[in-house]
Amino acid sequence: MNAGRTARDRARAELTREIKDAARRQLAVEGAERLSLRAISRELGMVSSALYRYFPSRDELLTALIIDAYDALGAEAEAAARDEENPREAWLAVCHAVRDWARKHPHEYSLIYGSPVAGYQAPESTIQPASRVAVVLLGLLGRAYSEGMLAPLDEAPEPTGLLVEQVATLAAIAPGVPAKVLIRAVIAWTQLFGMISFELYGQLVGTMDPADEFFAHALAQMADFLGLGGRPALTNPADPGAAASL
Amino acid sequence: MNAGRTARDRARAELTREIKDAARRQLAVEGAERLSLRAISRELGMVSSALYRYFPSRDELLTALIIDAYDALGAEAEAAARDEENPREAWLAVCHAVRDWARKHPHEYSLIYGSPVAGYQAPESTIQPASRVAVVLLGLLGRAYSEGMLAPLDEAPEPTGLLVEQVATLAAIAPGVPAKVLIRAVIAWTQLFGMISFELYGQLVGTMDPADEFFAHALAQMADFLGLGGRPALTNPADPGAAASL
DNA sequence: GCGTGTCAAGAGCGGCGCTCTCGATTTAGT
DNA sequence: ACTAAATCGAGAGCGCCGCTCTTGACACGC
Repeated sequence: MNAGRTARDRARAELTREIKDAARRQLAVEGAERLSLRAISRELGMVSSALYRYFPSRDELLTALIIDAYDALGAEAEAAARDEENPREAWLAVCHAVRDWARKHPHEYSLIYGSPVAGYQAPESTIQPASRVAVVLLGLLGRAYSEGMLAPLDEAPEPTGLLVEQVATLAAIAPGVPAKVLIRAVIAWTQLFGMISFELYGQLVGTMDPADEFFAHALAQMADFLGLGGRPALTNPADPGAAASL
Repeated sequence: MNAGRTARDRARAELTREIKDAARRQLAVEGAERLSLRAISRELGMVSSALYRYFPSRDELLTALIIDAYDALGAEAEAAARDEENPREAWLAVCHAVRDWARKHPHEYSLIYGSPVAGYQAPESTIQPASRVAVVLLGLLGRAYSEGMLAPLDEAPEPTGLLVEQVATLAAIAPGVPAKVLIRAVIAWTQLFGMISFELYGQLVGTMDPADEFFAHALAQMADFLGLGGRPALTNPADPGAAASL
């Protein structure tokens, strides 16, 4: 990378950033598929062909924007998780942070959670930033478990078949958390983003829009569904007395 | 409309249908934003400007495709609901039908449940077909209630504030169903489409993909969550003995 | 100081949505 | 049956778009 080593390098880094900024500005107004390299170059006072020195194609620029969006959302989620002590409150705060970010940046949200852009194939470099929100949520469950704040969920069914192995990959991120809870976490995760997408895309108009109260109500119910009661689970068969060990 | 009154009317109706068919074919291959009027006109062996005699703009053609997609999905859902006696089985069958249709027609699914197309503003004519799936699901709950197949959900919180009025609009479609259940129905509804979108858009890759087992497991848990146990609810305080009244 | 690599600029390719005009044909009213 | 109006496909053309290639100027490292 040799960041800023020569004048040329510095100019290049700055122009790259300016292109992305202009692209983000245009994205916020017009949406991803209206994003035009020619319009960006006009805004920057350069000729369109010069852009290709910095991004070899429109898709590459989109990829950069996608990664930035994932990172921005991930940072919001991580900050929200840090700001709350109680695991239930932290879970709710993260979900609210995701919704707030989505409402504030609808086109960037669509870019990463909406239908994929036309011929665009997401490269591998997007996988890791894409997982940040999920990692935060799973981490919260791990924290709740170690603090004895996870209710046992006796009535929930155990996963079977292929689900057993799939859940095992999640257990690596949230050690100790029972499989039943992890399954329900994925259910809550899909519910969260389904709810946000429906709100953003107008599917709730006429019923639950404005959705603030419904959103809060749904989050509370899904937290209960997860066993995140917010109070120490008096009987945690997996780790009795864990709450006292910290 | 004067359908088929003159030779010109008949030719016009047929060409309109052929244009939509070609558009749907192109949509299935390329996706909505790659849909090109010029490509359609090439496929039909006509000049691009002639298309504008049938659809005044690309957006109008998209609207027609959107309405057709909503109707196709709605028909699948209604058929699935008809084919099952037991309310729980019917609910599960409708959800599976939605997922199957989405997997079979991913671009049409994206057209109606994905991020909105660029400058496209959905006209009012899409609202009614858009509600068909939701109406089917709510209708099933009404049926389950009148048959005494809805568990009371004592532990679920009652809606408060604005939610009370919002739920009331749903109660008009599913008469008698308690507000608690209707709220949970919206939660299950958003979960369903969130799950399908995540599967289609690759968010489950690396964890729950392939998603068949997770999907079935999640549906079963959400049905329980709704109080759709599949067996008569022995104590239905709202309508005791309703199961015997039919 | 001089070759080398990098840069912005310009022209140009094919494709796009869309508009307008122009004859040909069909329809509808008398 | 004749004519005026409506509708039709075809064609040319407008301003966009992503992207490529070439050219000449500039800054860099030796």
